Order: sequence, then C-alpha cells, then structure tokens
Amino acid sequence: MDKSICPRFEKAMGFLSQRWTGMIIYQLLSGPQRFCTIESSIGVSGRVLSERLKDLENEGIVKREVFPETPVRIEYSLTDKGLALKPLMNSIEDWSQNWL
Amino acid sequence: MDKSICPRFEKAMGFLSQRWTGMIIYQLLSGPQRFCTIESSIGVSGRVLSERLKDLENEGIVKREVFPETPVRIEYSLTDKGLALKPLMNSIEDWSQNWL
DNA sequence: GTTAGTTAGTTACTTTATGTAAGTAAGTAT
DNA sequence: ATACTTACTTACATAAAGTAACTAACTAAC
Repeated sequence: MDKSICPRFEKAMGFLSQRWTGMIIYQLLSGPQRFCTIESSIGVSGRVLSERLKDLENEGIVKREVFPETPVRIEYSLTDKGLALKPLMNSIEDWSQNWL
Repeated sequence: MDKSICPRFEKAMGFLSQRWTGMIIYQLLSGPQRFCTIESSIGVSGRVLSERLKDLENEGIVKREVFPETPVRIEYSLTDKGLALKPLMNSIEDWSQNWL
C-alpha cells in the first residue's frame, strides 16, 4: 500500500461509501425530519437508519432533538457541518443529470 | 415508501455508496493505471477491485486497455463519463478540508 | 524441458454489513 | 386492562467484503 492519499479525503469518502448515509443527508437537506419519515422516504430499514443517525450525530453532521409531545416527536436535522455538504449533493445531482 | 427522489440521483448515489468505487475513480483521475497499482495505492483487495472495475466498465465510466507486452500490461482509465466526476471529487475534497 | 518469475485476475472460505420481522418502552386514549 | 402511537432494539437470515491460496499466459534462466 502506497497510501499517498489525503486522510481527510479518505475519511469523507469512507462516510459517503456507507450505504444510506448519502441518501439520509440528502433527505435532511429538505428540512428537519422524524425517524419514520426518513425511513419511508428513502426506503432504509429502521435497523440501519438508527445506526447511521447515531454515527452522523457522533460526527456532528446531524442533530437530534426531542419534543415531549404525545406521542413523542423526535426530529433529526443537519448541523452546519451537515449543511456544508449541499454543494457535494449538487455535484452528484449535476453529474447524474448529465450522464445517466 | 414515498420515493419522490429522482431515480438518476439515486442511481448515482447508489454507485458512490458502494465501497471503494469512489476511491477507484479518484485514483484514476491522476491518470491511467494498472490493476496492481490501484490495488496497492488505495488498499482494496484484488477480489473487490476486479468486481468494481467490471461494474465501472459496464457503466461506461472506466475503460480497459490491453497492451500485449511481457508480462501483459492492462491499463484502466476514465472515460469522459468518468472524467466528468472530477467536480464531484473536488466537492468531497473541499468539504473534507473545511470540516474534518 | 523444468523451474521460477511476472501480471491479472479467480476461487474457496471467513468475517462483517445489511435486510427482515418481531419485540420493547413510554406515553395517551378508550 | 387493552389498544394505539413513535422510536427504537433484538434475533436471525442473507448479501457483501476481506484474506489467502491458486490459475493462466507468457518469458527467462538453469
């Protein structure tokens, strides 16, 4: 292994390479959303969504907010770090429109 | 499932979400390369690299060229469709520099 | 002509990640 | 006490990825 590749780039790519991570972020770009909404809109399983949201929260990309209503409402939204991924999402959109 | 998401976008994201695909493309942005070079520079296993290169070739993103030297040399390079992913890679680079 | 060396893979087997479906916890309403 | 909601978690099955040994095709050395 040569590994002359920037470790930050590798880490970012590692994140995006995890299944569903990109779609979750993309979905949250349209505003704060609850668990079941994300689940049904992108078709991810609850098991993996739960796992990914925890990872994204730990990474400071997603914020979790609890509203003690009835039944409880929990909203997930993007932090500044998460919102900063918008240009990246646009790049994907552009490429997909032009080449797929 | 609501699935109001653009299917082209989903397909593009599906590609990038496969492990190693992004790194392979990134690596090929620095020029045509042979199998063993890609393998050692990004640390992917031969088994998966072989699989990914086939997928990328089928998708028209990567081109495979055989040079009947001794021992045989096989070079992988990006097509126009593959080169068009450069802005996307730059977006990832930018984000990783600013936020990681 | 048999052994060794090269690249580009493939195969068999193990470990990890993901999908699926049922179950739990906390709260309210009936 | 039973049912209903959301937000998870758990147990189990399947799919994807890692590892290491092996093959194919060719050349060069012994």
